[in-house]
Amino acid sequence: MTRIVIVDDHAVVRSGLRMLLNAVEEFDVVGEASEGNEAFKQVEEKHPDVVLMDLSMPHGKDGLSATSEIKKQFPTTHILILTMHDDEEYLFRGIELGASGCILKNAPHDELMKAIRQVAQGDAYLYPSATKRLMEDYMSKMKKGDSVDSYRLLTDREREVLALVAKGYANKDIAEQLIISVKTVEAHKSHVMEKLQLKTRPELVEYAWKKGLIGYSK
Amino acid sequence: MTRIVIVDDHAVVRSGLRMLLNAVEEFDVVGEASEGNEAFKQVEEKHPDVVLMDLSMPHGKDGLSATSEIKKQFPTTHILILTMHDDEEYLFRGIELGASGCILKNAPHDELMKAIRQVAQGDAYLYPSATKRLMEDYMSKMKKGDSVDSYRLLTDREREVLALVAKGYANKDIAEQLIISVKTVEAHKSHVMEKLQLKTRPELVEYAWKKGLIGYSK
DNA sequence: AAAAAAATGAGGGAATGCCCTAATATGGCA
DNA sequence: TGCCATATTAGGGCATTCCCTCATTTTTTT
Repeated sequence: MTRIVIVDDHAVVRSGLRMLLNAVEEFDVVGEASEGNEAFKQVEEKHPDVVLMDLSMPHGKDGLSATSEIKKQFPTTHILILTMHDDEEYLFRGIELGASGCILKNAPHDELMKAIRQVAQGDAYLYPSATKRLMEDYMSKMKKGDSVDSYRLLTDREREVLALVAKGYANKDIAEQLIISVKTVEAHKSHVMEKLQLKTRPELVEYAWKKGLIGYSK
Repeated sequence: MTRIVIVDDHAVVRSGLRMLLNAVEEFDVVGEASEGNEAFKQVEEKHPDVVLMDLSMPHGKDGLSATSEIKKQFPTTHILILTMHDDEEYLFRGIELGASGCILKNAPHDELMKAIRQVAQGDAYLYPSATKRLMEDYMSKMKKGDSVDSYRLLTDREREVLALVAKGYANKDIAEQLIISVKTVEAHKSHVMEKLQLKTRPELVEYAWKKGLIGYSK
């Protein structure tokens, strides 16, 4: 019997998953949470085998932090990330923080079951397109002789600047917020563009959004 | 027996709703669709009483267009919009296009059931906070002596410009895309700012995102 | 310790954005 | 029909911002 806790901010998604999984004998949904703090409490109480974790939760603690804290406190709990889009950036950060895998929310049911079984056994799971990308990326890095662990292409500072750029702030405003000079902001920005091989502002914005760097909660 | 078609791009949400609703005798989920075109086909074939429609569907036809077309062809079909956030802009457009109501995806189950029953009977349904906002807005409009039908604050052109601004395009690029002069773009932009009482670019970006004017699919 | 990468910043020319003004269409309403 | 409000279009001029090249200090990696 695989004991499962579901973490997602949408009640519909939670009950959908609950019913879906409880219909299978081997699965037992023992708890739900709508945000990170609640998620931690649930894990503390229920000691599940697997946590299905959505990353984008506007209210309360976000999924990445929750993942990190749960793994720190309960290293044997396997966390499967639920994601809407197939974005590497988010994915790799999640895996760094200790998640066992990642599956798309719109994956077929049997694929979801398979993923849960896999992570419950302590294996990793990645949805097919991510696996493919991972391999391509790995190979291209190897060819170039780069070190493989440089997935987190951007530095924290660069990510910070990029997020603000994508939100529409002028370089001047970004400089003020980060308490650095405009020139430095410009430098970070151009480094980002160089690294990502992007040439225009809209491309930056799109990248930032797709990778989940933003997140207007409301 | 209320016959229902579910339209949402996430398989998990679809099966969640299906199981949830089929557990109640009076409801019968007769079809599902992951995007607008498929939704129309389902309505054509199944002639449901109610369509649960998600608006944000990255692939295929979007929810607003689908709502409009379904209501045009099958005026007796009641459409209940499923939304993630409580954003007026989207909501009011949906209602203009013929939707009978709108409910948040994370609403409690019994609230969802209630909403479906209500729209199935031909009544309107709005989630409480929207109703509240609607009334406040209505009253403030009345006080100012404005005509009440001025919800669609922005014109199509303005919305178009705003979306591109939020995506990070320079006015020059927007001008090229829309085949108008830079000056015109600037005018639209400043009109938008005036209407929305926004003063900075980041505020514009945030507004555009929250109201769902954007939507990077991927 | 040496080398690479990250973070910070400057100067100057080109590009962009913003404010004020305004012509032409469009649509409802008296 | 004629008028008023709004939408869409656009020019001129000035301030700001952005981008490119180059340079220094700090941190990380080897």
